[in-house]
Amino acid sequence: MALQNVETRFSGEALDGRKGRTALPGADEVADSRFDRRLAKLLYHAAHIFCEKGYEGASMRDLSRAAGMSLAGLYHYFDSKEDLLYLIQKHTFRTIIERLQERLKDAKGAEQRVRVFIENHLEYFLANKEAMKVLTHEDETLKNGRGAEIRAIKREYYKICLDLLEDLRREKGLQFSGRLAVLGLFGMINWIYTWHNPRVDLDAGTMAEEMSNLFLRGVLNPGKTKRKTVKTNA
Amino acid sequence: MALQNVETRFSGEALDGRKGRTALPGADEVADSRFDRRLAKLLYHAAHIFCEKGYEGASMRDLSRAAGMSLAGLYHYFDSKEDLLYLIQKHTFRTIIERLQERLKDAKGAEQRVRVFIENHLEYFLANKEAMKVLTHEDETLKNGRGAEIRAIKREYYKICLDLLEDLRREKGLQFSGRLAVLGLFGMINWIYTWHNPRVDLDAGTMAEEMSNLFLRGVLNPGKTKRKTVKTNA
DNA sequence: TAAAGATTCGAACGAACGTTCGGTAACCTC
DNA sequence: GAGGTTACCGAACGTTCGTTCGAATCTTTA
Repeated sequence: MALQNVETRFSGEALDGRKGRTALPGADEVADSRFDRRLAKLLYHAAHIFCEKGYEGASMRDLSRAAGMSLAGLYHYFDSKEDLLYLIQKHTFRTIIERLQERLKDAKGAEQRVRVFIENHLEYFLANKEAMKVLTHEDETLKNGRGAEIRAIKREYYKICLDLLEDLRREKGLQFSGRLAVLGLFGMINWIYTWHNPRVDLDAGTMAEEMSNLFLRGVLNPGKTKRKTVKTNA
Repeated sequence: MALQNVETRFSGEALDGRKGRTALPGADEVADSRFDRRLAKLLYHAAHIFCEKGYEGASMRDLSRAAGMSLAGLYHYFDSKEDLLYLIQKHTFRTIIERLQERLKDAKGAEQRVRVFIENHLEYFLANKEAMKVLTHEDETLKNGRGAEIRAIKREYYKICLDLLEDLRREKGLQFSGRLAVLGLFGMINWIYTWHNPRVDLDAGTMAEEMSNLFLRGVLNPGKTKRKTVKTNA
């Protein structure tokens, strides 16, 4: 059941330095060892289970069942349940940032670059719904070191978006709060996992275009709709 | 520790028919019985704990500790942990809808009515962050009957917003997808619990105004920014 | 003030949890 | 094909979980 593309999802840098393995295999060595491939499949199944039941609600026995491996056998591939969540989040975040930077290389103009950001996010989001839900829904679950590391990557991603929007503001001579714009945009595009239905809703590309239009018009146009708000007693 | 305003938060219809109690107390009877007030405090503490640790991650022993009541004593007030979540979600949703309908009574014009919707949502959201996070973060946790009931209220709230936006579309002669607009808006205003910091961010009223401007400009303005999206290989 | 009901508690239940341990089987290298 | 490493498993550990039960205490009513 769609396991053949797993290796392309969970592979590479997320698996470095695991369980005392050599972090940098020699050039002649196969990049994805047997160990890496098996771990990737486990991460894939774990993402699905965490997505469905939540991190706390999911049990290692659920994963053992889904992966067709004994409970004890799982611990050959990672240290703990918490480590499992960490690996999923780190790999997912790193991959989406990596792809974004690749795409931004040949995007000209501040507006177009914001569009690329939204399109990249939505495309990856809808193609990897489970992992992305785990990334966003469980973003306060990890504590201490692992949590700090994920939060640092999150800030990095936030910063990229903020810079793009401030470039846009500068280029067009606009006035808006960068923080509010970024977080409003993140809300729009991260909330999707709560409602998106592939049988009803548009595909990623079209949805990215629609959301980009909605957001960019809101940011680009002058505030002529501004009005005094209704005050009520507390 | 701020317990004196709890009664106004968790009271009224959420407590009807609990544990065989009379659903409709006589007019001469005090509306909030001793039982109701104690339950309201428990719901208040439970909301805080569910907010902090998540529904699955929180234990009844946590609640017992926070409420200063024995573990067994809790079960005098509700049937189960699941029931607890149900009561919190139902009361929170019902209250926000109730307040909205009150405010919409004297709001004229489609645009103003949308602004009232956003302002009501954000004001209640930021004043009751914990309960609102429990409402949005745990929206797939309840199953079967209780889950279906909450989902029905959610659809009701969604429908109110959709109608407001379609009124706006009609009044201004615009073209946009109502579904995408509603869900984009919900994303913006529900995502707030993940980042809002009262020491850094604006107050509810100002934030509602800013978000209303961002959203309404996006919806109201013609799609002159539309552009072909960049296609990439799969 | 005695009976009746509402409220609270300590103690325990069985089930499920994440993790570990010792051992067995498969695999790779020489 | 022997020896060492990798992969995997059954069984169990200690802990925590939600919930229950019978008794004790408080509150209200007659």
